[in-house]
Amino acid sequence: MEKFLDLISAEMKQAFERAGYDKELGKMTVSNRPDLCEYQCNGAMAGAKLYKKAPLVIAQDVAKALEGSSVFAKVEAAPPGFLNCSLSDAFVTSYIAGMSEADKFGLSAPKKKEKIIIDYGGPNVAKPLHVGHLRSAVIGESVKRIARYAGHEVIGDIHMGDWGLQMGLIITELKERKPELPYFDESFTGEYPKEAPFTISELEEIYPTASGKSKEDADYKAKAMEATHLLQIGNRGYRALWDHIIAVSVADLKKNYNNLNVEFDLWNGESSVQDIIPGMVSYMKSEGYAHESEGALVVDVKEETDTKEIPPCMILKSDGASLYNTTDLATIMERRDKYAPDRIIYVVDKRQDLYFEQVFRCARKTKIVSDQTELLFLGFGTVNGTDGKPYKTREGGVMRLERLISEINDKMLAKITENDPDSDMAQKEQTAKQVALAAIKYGDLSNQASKDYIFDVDRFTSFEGDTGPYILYTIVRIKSILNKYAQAGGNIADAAFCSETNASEKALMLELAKFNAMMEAAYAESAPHKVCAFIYDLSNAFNHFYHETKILTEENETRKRGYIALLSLTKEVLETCIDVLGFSAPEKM
RNA sequence: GUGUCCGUAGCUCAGCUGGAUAGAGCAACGGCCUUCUAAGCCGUGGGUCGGGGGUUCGAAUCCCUUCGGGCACACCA
Repeated sequence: MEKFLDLISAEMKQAFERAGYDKELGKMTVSNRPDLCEYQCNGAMAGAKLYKKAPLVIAQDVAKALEGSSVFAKVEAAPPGFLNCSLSDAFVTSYIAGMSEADKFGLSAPKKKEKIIIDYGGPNVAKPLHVGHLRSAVIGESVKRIARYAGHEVIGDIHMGDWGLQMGLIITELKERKPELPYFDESFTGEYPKEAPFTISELEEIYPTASGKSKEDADYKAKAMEATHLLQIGNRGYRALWDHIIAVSVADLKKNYNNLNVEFDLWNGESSVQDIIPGMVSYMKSEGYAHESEGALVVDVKEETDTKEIPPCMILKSDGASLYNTTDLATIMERRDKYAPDRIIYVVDKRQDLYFEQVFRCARKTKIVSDQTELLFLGFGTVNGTDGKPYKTREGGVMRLERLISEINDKMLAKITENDPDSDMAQKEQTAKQVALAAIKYGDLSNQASKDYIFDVDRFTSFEGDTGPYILYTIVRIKSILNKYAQAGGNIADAAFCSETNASEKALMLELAKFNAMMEAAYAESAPHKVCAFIYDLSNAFNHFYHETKILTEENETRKRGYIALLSLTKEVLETCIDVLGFSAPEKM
C-alpha cells in the first residue's frame, strides 16, 4: 500500500506540472503549523529562483491547479510562498479504511527479503546480569522484531562470553574449595556426576571472589591461567565442569531474559567457534594477511584515507592465546558458512566502536566475509544514574538487573493495588509486571540508542506523560470500550469507517496514516525510538478524541460504527507497535 | 595528543535529507470526575537551540572556528 505522504505528494506534483512547474517541487510535509493546516508544501519557494518568479505567485498558480481536487479539501497560498493544505474527509477515511483491510496496515513487503543476524545480549556466563546488559537486550530485541515485522528473516544470537580467563578463575576457586571433587582427580576415568556441584547463586558468588583473589595473588592468577589453558586444550574433568557451569548459567539466563520478554534463536558463545580458530589462523598466515608484531599475531587494517591511527587487529596474543577478536572473526566465518547472511548487526556498547571497526576491516581484508554481507555496528550509550554517572546502587555497587526489575515491580504493584483494591492478588502481580516491563523498555527505547541516557527510577515509576504505562493505559481504555460495545451486543467486525468525521477523529486518522512510513523508517534506521514517538503521538491523538467524543452513547449508528472501527484499528496498530518494542498490554490496569 | 559523539526550557529528551511563532514530558501554577478507566484531558508561565563567523530568500538543522563535557585509542571484553 502506498504511503500516505507519497499519495498526497503525487497529487501535489501533478498540480505543479499542470501549472507549468517542475513536478519535483511538489513534495509534501507534515505541517509545522497545525493551527493553519494539516500538510504543507514548500516547493514554491524552492522554485522561485528557478522560474524568476515571486514564490507566492507560484504558490497561487499551484493552488488554482488544485481546485476541485478530491484529495485536498482546501489549499491556500500563504506568504512568502507556503502551500497550506487540508485533506478531504473522504480521502482520509478511504485511506484509513484501506489500511484496516490491508496486510500489516499497509506496510509493503520489502523489495528483497534479507537474512539478518542480530548479535545482542552478550552476557557473561556465571556473572549476574546488570543494568548494562539491559540496553543490549532491549534494543536488540526490538531491532530484531522490527526487522521481522518489516518482512525479513532474522536470527537473534545471544553470543555469550563463555570462554577465557573467567572460566579458569571459577574452576580454580572450585578446586580450592572442593578439591575432593572427581573433576580434579586426573586418574578418574568414570562418569562424572550429572548434577552440578554448585547452584547459580554459589556460582555468582564464586566468580567475583576468584576475580578479587587473582588481582591480589599472582600465584592464584597463574593457577587460573593454567586452568584456562587446560580447559581450552580439552582437559576432561575441566570440560565436564565447564559443561555444568554453562548448563546452570544458561538456565538462569533463560529465566532472566524470559522475564524481559527477550528471546534468542541461537544460544551461541565464544566457545562455539573454538574448533574453527586454528584453521582460520593458519589461513590468515598462509594468505599473508597476518604477521607478527611485538610477539602477537596481527592483521594491519589501516587505510590511506584514515584521519586517525587505526591500530592493527590482533588475532593471537603474544602467548599464543586467542582473544575476543579471534572469536568474533571466527564467528563471522561460521555465520557466513551456516547462514550466508545479508547483514550482521551488532548491538553492543558504543565504546566498542573502534574495536568493531578493526574487526570489520579485518574480516573484509581477509575475505572471511562475503562482499555482499553488510556488517553493522549499532552502538548504544551508557545507562547513567541521576548524577549523570554510570548507574550504581545506592551503596555504590553494580546494580543487578533482577533487583532493579523487582524494585520497579514492587512500586508498580503498590500503584495498582491503590487503584483497584478488589481484584485478586495474582492477577495484579501479573499486571504489575507487565506495566513495569513497559515502563523500563519504553524508558530505554524512547531515547535514541546511540545516546547515553539517565535511568531515573522515580521518573520511570511515576508513569505520567511520555511513558510506557501511558501507552498501555491508552490501549486499556480502548479495550474497555470495545468490550462494553461487544457486551451490549455490538459486533466489532461489522464496524465500518464513516466518511463524515469530527476534528479530533480526523486528527487521529491522520496519525494512523503515518504508520507504514514510520515502520519503514524504523527498520531502515534500526531506530525503535521512532516507533515510540509514533505511538506517543497516536496515543495523544486518541486521548484527545476520547475526551471530545462520547462513543458508546452516540445515537447515529453510522457514526458510532465509524468510531468503533477507528478504535479497533487504533488498538491494533498500538498493539502491533508495542509488540515490536517487546512488551504487551494487560486487559485492565 | 589524535579521533569520535554530545551541548536545545529548572530537569529529562524530541526535532537535525534547511522553511512560518523551536516542540513534548516532568517540575510550578490554574481549570475538568453523578456521564465509555483522572495512570487522563484543557490551559498559563518558562528558551541568546554553548559562543562566534559563513553559505542561503530562509539555519537548531549545512560548512568553518572556538569553548565545555562524555568516550575510545594493540595483548580486557
